[in-house]
Amino acid sequence: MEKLPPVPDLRVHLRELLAQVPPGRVTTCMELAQALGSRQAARWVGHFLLHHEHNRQCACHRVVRAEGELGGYIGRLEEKIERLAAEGIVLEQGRVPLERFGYRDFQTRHPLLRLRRLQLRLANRVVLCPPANLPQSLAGVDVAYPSEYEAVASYALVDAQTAQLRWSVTVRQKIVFPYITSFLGFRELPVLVAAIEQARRAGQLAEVLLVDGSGVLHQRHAGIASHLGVLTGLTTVGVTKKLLCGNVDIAGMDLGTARDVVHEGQVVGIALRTSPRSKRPIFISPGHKCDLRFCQTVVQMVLRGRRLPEPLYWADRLCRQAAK
DNA sequence: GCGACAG
DNA sequence: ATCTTGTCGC
Repeated sequence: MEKLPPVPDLRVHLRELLAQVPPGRVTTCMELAQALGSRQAARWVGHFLLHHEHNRQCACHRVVRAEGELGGYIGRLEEKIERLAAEGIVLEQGRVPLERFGYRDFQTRHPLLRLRRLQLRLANRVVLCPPANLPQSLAGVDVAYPSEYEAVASYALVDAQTAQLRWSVTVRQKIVFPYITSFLGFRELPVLVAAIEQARRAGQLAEVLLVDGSGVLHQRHAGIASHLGVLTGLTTVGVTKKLLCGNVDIAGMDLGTARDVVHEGQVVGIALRTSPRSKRPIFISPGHKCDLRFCQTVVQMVLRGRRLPEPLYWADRLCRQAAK
């Protein structure tokens, strides 16, 4: 098992960026996200600014909306206006003129850019050849959140023939890395690896692991299922309920049928209609040491009328229960 | 109207 | 993912 790379504490990085905005200047969530290294982080930046530990020294009143509208504030909005005015910022029709007051010269090491590069290197190590045989055991892994600071991961082992639940384990951990689209692995991998280690110690490691998240169906072909596969050396399959990226026509799909998901000219996954009750398909992609055809076959081996394959249904149920 | 889109 | 109530259908 390979070691997990250390992940940056984005809260610390964001506080440092915020401290760089001088009095009398403003920035936006998107600018801050870009300084962190990814526009995808803008939503988390906004969330952080509305929920962080705020004090009088904090410069979060200097963050406004993209077009200069005032936006929200962790305290009274009146106070935000007062503090900006005290720094000499004059509003024009309720907006801060960004061409005059916008600040962009951040000193930053772009932590998310580094993680993106890490994903690119990881994608080069993904193996997309199918195993020689179909598995006799399959496990599913999923994560739930009892609070903002804790994660619970469940591993559910299932018999490949009967699709019956055979064994499970659930672990709880503190969590630091936020949810940012396309960086899911850096958030959930530590808990997932802990659950898988428990399974290995108990001699209950499955031949194939289904992961609640994408595999190579990812902006950089490095979704959490691929990341987990390369890290552990296990055969992994990515399964999601929503499409992360790429295109596929899901109109009028019949039960049991599949359609290709195409991303930048490549078939990176399939949409599969799995349940008679739901018209919405699930999206399957290879994580590691398998191909698309194998993925579809193993998922179909353990479908029992629900939208999710049994290992993921159980993993989802167990960690959600434990998170209550 | 347009872009984004996993958990 | 989580927060939440009832509601529609098999």
